[in-house]
Amino acid sequence: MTKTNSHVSAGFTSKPAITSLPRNLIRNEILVGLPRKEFDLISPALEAIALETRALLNEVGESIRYCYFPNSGMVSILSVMGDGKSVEVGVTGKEGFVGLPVVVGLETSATRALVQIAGHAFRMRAADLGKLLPKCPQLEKMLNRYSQLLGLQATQVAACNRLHEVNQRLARWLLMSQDRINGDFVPLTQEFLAHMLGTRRASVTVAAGVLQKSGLIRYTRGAVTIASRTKLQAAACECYEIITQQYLAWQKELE
Amino acid sequence: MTKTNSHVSAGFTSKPAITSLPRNLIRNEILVGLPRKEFDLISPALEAIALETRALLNEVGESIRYCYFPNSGMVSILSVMGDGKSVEVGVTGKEGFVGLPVVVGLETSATRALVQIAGHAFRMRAADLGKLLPKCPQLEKMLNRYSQLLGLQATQVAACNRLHEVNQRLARWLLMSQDRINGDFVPLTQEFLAHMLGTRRASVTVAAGVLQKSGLIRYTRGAVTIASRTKLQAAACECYEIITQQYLAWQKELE
DNA sequence: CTGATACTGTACGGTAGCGTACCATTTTTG
DNA sequence: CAAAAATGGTACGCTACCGTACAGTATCAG
Repeated sequence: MTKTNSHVSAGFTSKPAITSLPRNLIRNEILVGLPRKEFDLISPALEAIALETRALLNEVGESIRYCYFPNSGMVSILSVMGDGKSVEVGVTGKEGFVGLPVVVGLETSATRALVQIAGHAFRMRAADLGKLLPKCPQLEKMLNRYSQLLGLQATQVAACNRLHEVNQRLARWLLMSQDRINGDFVPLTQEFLAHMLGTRRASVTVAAGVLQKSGLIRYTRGAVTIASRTKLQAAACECYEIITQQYLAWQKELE
Repeated sequence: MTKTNSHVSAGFTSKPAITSLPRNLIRNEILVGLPRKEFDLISPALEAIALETRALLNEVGESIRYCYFPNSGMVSILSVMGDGKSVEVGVTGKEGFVGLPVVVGLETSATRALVQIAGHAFRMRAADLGKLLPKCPQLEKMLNRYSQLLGLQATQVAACNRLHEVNQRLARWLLMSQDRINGDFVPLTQEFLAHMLGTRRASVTVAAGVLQKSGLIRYTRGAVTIASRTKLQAAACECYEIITQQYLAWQKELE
């Protein structure tokens, strides 16, 4: 497993790689679902890029320069308060897209988008997307539909945050991560998990300890390994199931 | 002030009234913002209707028969758990629309939409909207944009539910209600407030007591009166401000 | 190798809110 | 009018979680 350098720097230090896009390397489900015509229209504007751990793709109140179609990895969408406290309200990966406001003609991000698990993506200048969308009705439709899916995720998380306790939410979170990575190795510190769950680091330590003692997970410094997915599902709240079902329905809709 | 019969029945007992639509009576901001062409296209499919307190406009998992453009009143969007517990994740009124999944071609509602404060709306068969949307690009655009606005609201509420306490959330909720009604009279029982805030009725009683003692609100059986809006704003969390700003930005976008 | 840094374990008092229950009062129903 | 239902006030023990602090261990940089 590759080690991820934890750049504390929030800036985006990319090594843009390929510029020609062999279509069979694309995993992003929105791009994959596009009709050839539209794909050919947008592909010149796409740029392959590495999503490095903790890279900040969008920041609250800042204008959106790039939109992202993740190919792998996981991106957290966070709501941020004035005192700096943040809570994850949704995650996205190869099923989705980062930069939704651009789709409806807005420039500014109201949320923070943060790479939690490294991967790859195709990015596009926001301005380019704005120009291309009128010519790509299918893309626009898929993005709007995805927007609703992510909204539903936020909806479920809102209720979950109110009604369920840390252990359950941690279990849910780990399951959602595993769905977006290969294998069972989630490279994240408890500190960052705490930020995602909107709780103290100490609470995560305890919750993780409980899950470990019951044999659902194992963990070392900076990484959790999922030992038993089925048991973990039993420990999670129903929200995992609900969000997953919504995601599956969406996938089905992509024909 | 008119008394609202509290129909326990969830069914929709409408007395559909006008069918011709004098445009100057329309308050719904999406309808108002439509170009004449599109308005003329959709208006034959619209039907004026009363939104009665506690009418259930959409239910989780059920197919959406009608979409609503509220003209007045307030509709809560709720996330519902398996055990019946529910939490409000957003509210809408004359600024919005109920039935968003239809806009992206989905039939089923993933949330519950419940009239909290009586009012009026224009409704349209979901099937009709599906047929009309391709001919009404501006309408589609506005609905998609509104979808994102509501998503952002859910996002903020998700964080709020995690980070802020009942008193603050109650204050926020009352402010958001007042923005959607005329006057300062919010006709709701503590029991229902508790359902909205995802908490116990007893917690609401205490919180409301605190707000009343400080002179921010007054209340009697089944109704809260806002005594000092400014003080109430001070008592609410920043989430009210944030959601309001997002809403104002959206309004501005409507040109 | 060494010191510095990052990460985890744990503990302590404090508290907001839970589940529940019971009573008082107002409103509705028959 | 009497009975039933809805609504609000309050209290009790209980628990999950908070804020904070400190110490132990793994990892990294020089």
